[in-house]
Amino acid sequence: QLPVPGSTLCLYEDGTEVTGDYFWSVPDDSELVLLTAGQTWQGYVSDISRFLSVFQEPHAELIQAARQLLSDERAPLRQKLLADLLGTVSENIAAETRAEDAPWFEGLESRFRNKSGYLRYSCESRIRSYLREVTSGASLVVTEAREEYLRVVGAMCQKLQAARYNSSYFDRGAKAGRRLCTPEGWFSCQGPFDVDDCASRHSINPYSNRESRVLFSTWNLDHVIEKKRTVVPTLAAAIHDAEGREVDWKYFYRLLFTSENLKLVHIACHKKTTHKLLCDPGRIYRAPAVPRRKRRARQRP
DNA sequence: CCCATCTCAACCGGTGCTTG
DNA sequence: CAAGCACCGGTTGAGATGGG
Repeated sequence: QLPVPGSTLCLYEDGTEVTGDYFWSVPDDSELVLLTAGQTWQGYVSDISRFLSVFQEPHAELIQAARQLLSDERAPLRQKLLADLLGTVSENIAAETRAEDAPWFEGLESRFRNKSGYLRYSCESRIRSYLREVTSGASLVVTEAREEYLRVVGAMCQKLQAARYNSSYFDRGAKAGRRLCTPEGWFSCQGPFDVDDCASRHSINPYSNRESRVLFSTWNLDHVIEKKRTVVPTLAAAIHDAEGREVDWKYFYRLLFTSENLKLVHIACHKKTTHKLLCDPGRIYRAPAVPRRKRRARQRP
């Protein structure tokens, strides 16, 4: 029923035109698309892109329709799909200030004026609470060593203040090496402490909408070598047993407060079991200064 | 007044020990 | 074997304090 001149046949999969010769070598059960003059087909990917574009450039009518459907919906699965769609279209990732995205700030104190500022604050509080726990570790050492313990904690505290409590980890505006997210604010789960990556590919953008912001607070900064079970007791013991050696507090600092030993994980990837990892015994004390000559002699025996 | 800092209370849930 | 409990892995939020 179609006009033969100008009509073409192509593969559904990738849009390759099927010419007379090629037709005979097309695999069995291939799906074909018949096009008339002026029509084009770029393959099934264009189909999916059209479908997905709904999420990226939603039309007002679509959102309205989804809201209407959701308000009457009783089936949990469809409720979730519709709610997820509405959540996605409510995202305003690019917006940064209260003026640009007021709903994002709902429930936050008025002093928070932009998203990065709030995220920095939330990271800072987490790190600060680690420091508090380290400080209270002073109770682990005997009274004679307590002063030295607090001196070491004091040194860490100064370094931490200089580093603004590593608040840049959550700040999408920070320099590349200092943040854990993309410049748009996407965080990816780094997977359980004993696994290299996240099998579920969890990701989140707390900058996108209020819901994501709230949900992000359930993500954890998980100490690979555990803070309370391992690092703090090891630090306390190191100070107690120093015998003149100098505790390498910067090593402990890295374990306690930096991404060298912290993994950002989705709550499902947060294993609360004992990690059974120990601090590196070779790094607890600073290597004693070795005279240059001796060092050279050791390199070339 | 705002900001940084600290303290306390509350919540979720896992581990491992004791006890009945 | 289950229940209870202390402790640990984390988080947030309210409120007090002190300084520029």
